[in-house]
Amino acid sequence: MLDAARDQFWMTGYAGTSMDAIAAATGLGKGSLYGAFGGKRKLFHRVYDDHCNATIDSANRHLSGDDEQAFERLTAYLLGHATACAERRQHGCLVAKATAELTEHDEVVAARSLITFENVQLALTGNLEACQRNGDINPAADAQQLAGLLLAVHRGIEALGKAGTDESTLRSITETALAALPRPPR
Amino acid sequence: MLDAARDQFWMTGYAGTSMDAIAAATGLGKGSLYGAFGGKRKLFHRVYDDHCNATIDSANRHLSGDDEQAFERLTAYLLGHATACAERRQHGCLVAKATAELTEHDEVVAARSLITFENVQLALTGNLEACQRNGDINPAADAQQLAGLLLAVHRGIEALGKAGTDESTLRSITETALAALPRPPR
DNA sequence: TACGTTATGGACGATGCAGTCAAGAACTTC
DNA sequence: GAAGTTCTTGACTGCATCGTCCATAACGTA
Repeated sequence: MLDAARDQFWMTGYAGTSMDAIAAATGLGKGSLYGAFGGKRKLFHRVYDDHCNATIDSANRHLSGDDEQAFERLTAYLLGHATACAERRQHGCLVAKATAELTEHDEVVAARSLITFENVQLALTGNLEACQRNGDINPAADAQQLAGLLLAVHRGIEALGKAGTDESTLRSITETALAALPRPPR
Repeated sequence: MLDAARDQFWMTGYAGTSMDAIAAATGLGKGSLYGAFGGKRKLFHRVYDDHCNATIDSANRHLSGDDEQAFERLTAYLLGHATACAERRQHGCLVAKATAELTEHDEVVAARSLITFENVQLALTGNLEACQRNGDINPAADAQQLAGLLLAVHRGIEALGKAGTDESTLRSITETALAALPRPPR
């Protein structure tokens, strides 16, 4: 039910989505929506919270595991994102969209977006540390800084994909980023 | 005059900006706005076009010049962007915002965004080739691919800055990206 | 079944919006 | 300065939207 509301916001943004549209999409009456959530803004906050948690969970699920395959997981995570961005660019990422539209006028959204990015970076840091233990990344490098770089690339690919950059270019950027990570000295 | 309209769209997005607000901001009557531009959508396209051109010009101006200082210019361009993003007063913000909000429902905006990104990447490629001639970057590397990576980082920093990531973190990401560029063999 | 409580939903009011238009201002030309 | 032309303007229209309200349905309890 919240999924239908999320998809509406996802497609047409916050200001561009009417409560009537959400009522139609969810099959609920407007009175029920207002009774259950208190208003458009609060409904969005609820939807956004759930979505951010799902995003963080997804990053943790994809990036954590045994050290041996950490680099493969990292590669799969980033390449999968590049492909997903190119394929469903009609939607893109709700976090990116909401952050761009609402962050400067809505403290709740701004805070939630920041926390989400920080948690994705944490998942990346944990993965990179596993890569270092496994000998795929130079252990002298600062894993947190590298994770920051990969997070920026991740968000950048999102932005480029939304503009219509084709999949092969997005994948090439991802591979270039992975190739630029510092290798351990031989 | 168009600057005032641009600032309105920049602040509150396309759907969130009323023509009355633009009339108030520009000091023009609504009739004049409609007479001069034909409607809200067309006015936005005009504003967006000018802004995209300014963004491309800015990239070219900052990144082109003699080979000797190419790497310094690249560093200054990216670090300047990181700082500007943290202060949330950057021109590129409108491109990110408009792309996120309108790209899937407005092919004019989508096309213009893509062209803008491609031109910024071109400016980056030219700069990196100068860096290669000057011995700051490995000449065996593919300058265009590296430029794609830097463009993604550039857009990613934009997105992170919007969420409220602090300036030192954004600058650190930029420095990590620059440090990851392949150096020439000694 | 009878009764109290809660959930539902669509009609409704108030407001805000994009876009129009006719009256008048400003400017040009002779 | 008069006549003609273009620009400017803000009140106005019709429609979309947010949020409310109340009649009604569903549910729980005894």
